[in-house]
Amino acid sequence: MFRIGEFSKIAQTPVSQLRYYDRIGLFQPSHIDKFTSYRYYSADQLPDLNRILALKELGLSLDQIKRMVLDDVSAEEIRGMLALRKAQVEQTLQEEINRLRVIESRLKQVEDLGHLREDDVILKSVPAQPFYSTRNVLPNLFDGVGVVGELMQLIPKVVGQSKMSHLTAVIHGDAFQIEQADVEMGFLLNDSFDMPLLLPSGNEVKMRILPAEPQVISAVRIGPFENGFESYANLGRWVQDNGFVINGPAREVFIEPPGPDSQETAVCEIQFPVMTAAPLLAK
Amino acid sequence: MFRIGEFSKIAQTPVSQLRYYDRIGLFQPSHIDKFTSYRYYSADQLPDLNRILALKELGLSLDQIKRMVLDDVSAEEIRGMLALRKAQVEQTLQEEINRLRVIESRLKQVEDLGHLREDDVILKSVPAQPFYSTRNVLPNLFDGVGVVGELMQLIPKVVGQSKMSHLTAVIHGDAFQIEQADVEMGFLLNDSFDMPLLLPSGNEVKMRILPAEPQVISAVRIGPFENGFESYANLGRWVQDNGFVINGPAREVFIEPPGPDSQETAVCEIQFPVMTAAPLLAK
DNA sequence: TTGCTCCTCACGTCACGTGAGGTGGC
DNA sequence: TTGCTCCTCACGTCACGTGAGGTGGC
Repeated sequence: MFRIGEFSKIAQTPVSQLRYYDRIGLFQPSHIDKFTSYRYYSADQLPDLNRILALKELGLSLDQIKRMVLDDVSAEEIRGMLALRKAQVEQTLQEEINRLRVIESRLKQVEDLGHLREDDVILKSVPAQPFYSTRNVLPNLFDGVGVVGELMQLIPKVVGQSKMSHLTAVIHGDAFQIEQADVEMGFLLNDSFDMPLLLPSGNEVKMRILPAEPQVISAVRIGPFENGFESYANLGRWVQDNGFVINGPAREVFIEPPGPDSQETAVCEIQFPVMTAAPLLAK
Repeated sequence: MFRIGEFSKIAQTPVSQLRYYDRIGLFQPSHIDKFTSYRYYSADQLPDLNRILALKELGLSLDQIKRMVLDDVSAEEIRGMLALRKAQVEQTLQEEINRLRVIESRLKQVEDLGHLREDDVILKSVPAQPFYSTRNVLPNLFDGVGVVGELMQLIPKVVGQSKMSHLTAVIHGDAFQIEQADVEMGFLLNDSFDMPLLLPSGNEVKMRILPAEPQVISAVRIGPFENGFESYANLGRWVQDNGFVINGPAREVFIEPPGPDSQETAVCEIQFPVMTAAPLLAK
């Protein structure tokens, strides 16, 4: 019989860990002195502990391990737990590989520029949402301003403020093209609103469901339209550096719409749907 | 200005997380109502939050992020943090790849056998330790018993109980060979003891330092010598399955030495130094 | 007035590590 | 007797999530 200190040396396991396993009932000393409460472990308990440590190495939780070593669970159930765990490990592996790529590109940035670029590109997902909009090919992007004015004036009256979410543009053509731009403008809605609306300019506003996107990259532009060029450049670079490809039309969501005579306070989120360029984990 | 709920939707960030970031001073609302304590966020705070989320994606701690966004740290320091983080990610990547291998081999076990084999092989490290021992080529392994008896009788008298650790054998020849085995037997010591000792059988006991091994695989055998065959088989299989190679002579450490006339209660840890067979992470 | 949103504690999570304050064993 | 080992709480960790109990705003 060994006292906890010696057993801890033999098993290469911290004393605090042995005490903890005792407390949660995962692995208990073969004998406890009634008067001193000293824990005594026997040598033949070592395989039991090693079994626990081996399962822990796989990344199973102590609760799962407790089930596996104390209850007698079926082979089928063990298979299930391992299969689940395998899937988890595969996923974190993917994530870590990705993370490594991003860190490397950031490191390169710091080494080249002497600081981190202010790009703030993040990856997120967006849900499907009703979009009450009109689509046009604009000779010049700046021609959109008039339409936006009409939309901001009229739509609240027909739809009602409470149903409305953000002013949004979907850029169907090449996002970097300024002339003859194919742009869909309107409002995201919190709720369906099926009635079409004819604008004074002759454009028709209709509802459709803007599909969900599981992966979009997002950057924020503050101020007038021209400030967006840098954001676009950053997004493009991010896509390159991190092994993604663009996978659908860009969206511009106005968190803070431009004022009637000033664009300075406008805040706009630029989103590009993306997908991973290639399987990241070789088989 | 947005209340916390709406800002949380825009930023795709849980309310509880925003409150938490406020509390730890990482990201605070641009205005807090004096009377209601309502938090108000402005649209142009979004890039700040996104920057924080982007750094979090790299796996940096909130403390590190706080330093990077609030204090102005030098490029050199940022480079250091990223380089450190890169090393960490590379390491966990290695570990996960390993883990995946082990899980897969365990899954296969369950599918083939209908249960987990009782192998309990674990990977650990052992420190360097003085070894007071005698080395012989034994015509038959069982001839070792006599020498062990002498060692157990005489060494405590010369060295003193307090300095002694476990009875141990190092198997220099092929571990699976029973005849003409080249075996070194003796006691691990807690402290140096340089004086040689001559046994009645004519063998000389001397001290040397048994080197540290950063990676050994370990299995435990209970009972007599013959029970060890299964442990050896398990160790061999483990080495195969998990992409290691054996890297030095096996050690048998007696946690519980065999009794004078019974081997049933003996508990022995079998250790094989190993190294990874090939670089696991392709560049 | 009702329902919605917000607030502040306080506690739980997971697997221990780290004292503080006290006792047993040689 | 001294120093070593052990004991039991209790609290901290990290980044939040989850109520409980209460209030503000339309």
